[in-house]
Parts: sequence; C-alpha cells; structure tokens
Amino acid sequence: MLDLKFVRNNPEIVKQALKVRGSAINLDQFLEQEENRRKILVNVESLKNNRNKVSEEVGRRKKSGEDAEQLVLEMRQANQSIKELEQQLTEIEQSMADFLYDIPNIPHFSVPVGADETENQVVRTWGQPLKYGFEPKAHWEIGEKLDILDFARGAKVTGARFTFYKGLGARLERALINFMLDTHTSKGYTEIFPPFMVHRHSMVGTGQLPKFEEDAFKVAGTDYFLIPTAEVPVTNMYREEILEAEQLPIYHCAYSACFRAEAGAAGRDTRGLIRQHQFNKVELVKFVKPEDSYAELERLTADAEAILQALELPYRVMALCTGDMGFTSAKTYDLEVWLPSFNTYREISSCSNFEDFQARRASIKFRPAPKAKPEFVHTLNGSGLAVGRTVSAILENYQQADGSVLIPKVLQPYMLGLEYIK
RNA sequence: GGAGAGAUGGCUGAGUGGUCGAAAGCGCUCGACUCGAAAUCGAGUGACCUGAAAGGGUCCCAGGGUUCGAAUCCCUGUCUCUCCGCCA
Repeated sequence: MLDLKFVRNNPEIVKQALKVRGSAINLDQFLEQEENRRKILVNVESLKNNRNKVSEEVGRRKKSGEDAEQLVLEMRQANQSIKELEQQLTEIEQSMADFLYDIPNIPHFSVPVGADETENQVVRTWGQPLKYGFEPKAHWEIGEKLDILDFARGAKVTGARFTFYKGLGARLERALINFMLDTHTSKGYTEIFPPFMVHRHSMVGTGQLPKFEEDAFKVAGTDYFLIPTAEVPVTNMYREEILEAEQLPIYHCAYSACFRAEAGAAGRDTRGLIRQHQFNKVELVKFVKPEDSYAELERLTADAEAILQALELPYRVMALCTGDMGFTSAKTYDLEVWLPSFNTYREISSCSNFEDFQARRASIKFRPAPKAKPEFVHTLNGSGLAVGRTVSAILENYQQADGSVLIPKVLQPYMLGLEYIK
C-alpha cells in the first residue's frame, strides 16, 4: 500500500509508475475523493469539538444544579448532522481504502522498464549447462523410473498437481530442506517454523489480498487461508508492532509447505514438479532500516544464490522489468535454474524488496532513535529455495546415462552418505 | 466441546457515566548530586488523522448500540487464563 499523503502530493510519480507497470488504474477519481474526504473531515471535527465543549458545560451545570435542558436539545440536533457526515466519511474512506489496496508498489528507479517477461534483464550467469552424451530426460521420467516420484497416485488420492515422494525421493526433499535451513541459519538467519494457515488480515498485510483471492486456498467454514508462502506468516509476525532500532535488521528463514490455487495457469506445466498446488519452500525474510534495504536485497539474493552454487546447479539472475514484477515489489531479482529437458532456465527463487509497501499494510514500524517518531521498516524476502523445483533441477542436471542420479556432494551427508540414487 | 474469569499506556495495575489519554509504581530519557557509579531528588516519557502553525479530532481488545457526554452501561465477535471432557 502506498502512503495516502505521498499519493496526494505526488500524483505524477504514481501515474508514471502505474503506466510502466501496464496498470489501467485511474488516479484522478481517487484524488477527488481525497479532496472531498478532507473537507468533510474538517467539518465533522469542528462539530465534534463543539459537542465536546457543550457536553462539558452540561456536566458543569448539572453538578451545580443549573438547568441544561436547552443545551441537551441542541446537541441532540447536532448529533444528527454528525451522524450523517460520518456516514458519508465512512463510505468515502472505504472506497478509498479499496482503491489504495489495489495500487501496486512504485518500481525502484533501477528497475528496467518493460512490458513483460521478454524484457527482463540478465544480470549474471553462474555455471555452464552440462553437455550430455545422451538425450537428457525430464525429471518426471527420471523420478518415476527410479520409483521416487509418484504423480499418478498423487492425482488418484488428491488430484492434479499433487505428488507423492517416495523412498530416496522423500529423503531428497527432506535433505534439501535441512541443507537450506542449516546454510541460512549459519549465516545469521533465525529459523522460524510458522503456522501454515493465516487469517485474512495477514493475507492483506503482505499483499495477497484483497486483489488476488482466487489464487489462494481458503479453508471452508473458517476465515483461514492456506499460506502460499512462508512470507505471509513470517512477515506478519511483527504486524502492528513498533520495533526498537537495535532489533534491526531481523533475518528469518522458514521452511513451510506452500499452497497455491494456480488459477489462470490451467494447462501450463502440467507434468512434473514445476507447478504444484502444494510444494515446499525455504523462505528468507528480512526486516531492515529503509536506508539499508537495497544493499540488503543484494545480500539476500546472494544468500539464495549460495544454495544453487553449493548444489552446483547452473543458474542466472534476472532483474524483472516493470511489467513483469509482482504487485507488491519495488524491485525483484529472479533466480532461474538450468533445466536440461526444458533446454532453458526456469524460476527457482524470487528475491524482492518491498520497501515500506507491506510494512504500511501490516503496520510494522521501528523507532529510529529513542523518543523519535516511529517509521515503517522495509521488508524483503526471497525463496532460498523452492524445494520441489530444486529436486527437479537436481534430477535433471545430475542424471546419468544409466538412469541413475548423482547426489550433489553437499547433500550426501544428508542422504545416508549415498553417492547415487538408483 | 461444557463451565467460569478476564482483556486499560513499554510492563504491573487503579479507575464502574462527566474536566480521564487515563492514578500509582516499575522501566526508559534528560538534569541535579558524585571523582565516577549506586542510592536519592527534579523534569519528561503512547499512537493515528487533520492543519503552514496554533490548535482540533480519534483511540482504554474489535465492531455495533444507549446517552448531551462512555475506559465505565447494553449487544455481538476475537483472544487469554482456570477447571472438566476429548485428543497428537
């Protein structure tokens, strides 16, 4: 959410931001409402001021036995006007809030301007795709052949986009989660194990709601949502809090299952682990001072990259362009891992600086100095990494001619010391 | 799931219709005293909105209601605690 005052004072900046994002939102109507709101507010407040004074006078007179009937009658009248104006105010504020919640974040000046993912920019590449002396298989073929992934039974038991991991497959998933958490905690991230369901306010806080409700799974008969990412519970841990400056920066990492309805993705990535309704992810979340957030974004991205490097998986870093960036983000780097069967790079992590966009929605503040006025923190997060996609990448990149899969060195201690899955 | 109790400022906790954004204590900040510290004494110490400012408005879990006036009365919800039941 943008700051109302900022929008009011900088309409041109906001309009430009909407334009480069390809948003059709019209700001002018909103600005008129804001004018109107303030007029009514001033009016209501002066009426209330009067009421407060008169009420005091009534109290005084009653105490001293004087007659106050006339004043009481006057106030009864005045209350009618107050009620009507407040009614108007509530309506305008509701409408403005709805609007404000739907305005995307303003892209950082360093974000490349572009219409869609074809205009994202390659920032750097790491590693070389291997040359195979055979036709590389897709991870779902490898996984089924090794009897470590069972897509058919996942579909039978639950439905499309649900999968059973089995034997060393299940072990590999768990090994990756542990390896990632161990790596991140050794670098100063505090491990969090969050709730996998959150209420509506938390979803609004991080920006999944109200605009994208069709992407989420809602638990019937409750107001709970299955989390689409640990970002939601972990960022909301500090909602409606004022942190002390010395508490910052806060670095958290969290494993969670993630649940996504994938509305609008029908027919895309229907095979394999790439696009599931439920998948595992280790998430990195940071709460930092505003002046540090862009340096922190670089470091967070590097921390996510470190996992890919340790696993020796070729990847590249993309700076998302204005048209492809998420609603809440001011700047995003995607990490894309090489997938031989796709003969291309696919997203495996997304690292973003939200500046104060989420902090404002969730009201997460800090006090820059003792007694100073609280300010919003900046929040960041990134996948470190999406586990299912990492399994896909390992199966494909480490596949051998005989159908077995070499286990990356750093994972072998987590995999009973085995060298191969066969 | 059943029964009961409760929710007030950073914390403890008073306040049951009027000048209460809210006593007192603790904590914290600043000052005095001190070579320095402790102790002591003094002053200060919430958030949000509006306004150029002065000022004004709102907030005592949340949302409604009663009233000229609500932290205080009424209704609904949420959460916490205790006991019982059930369960991993």
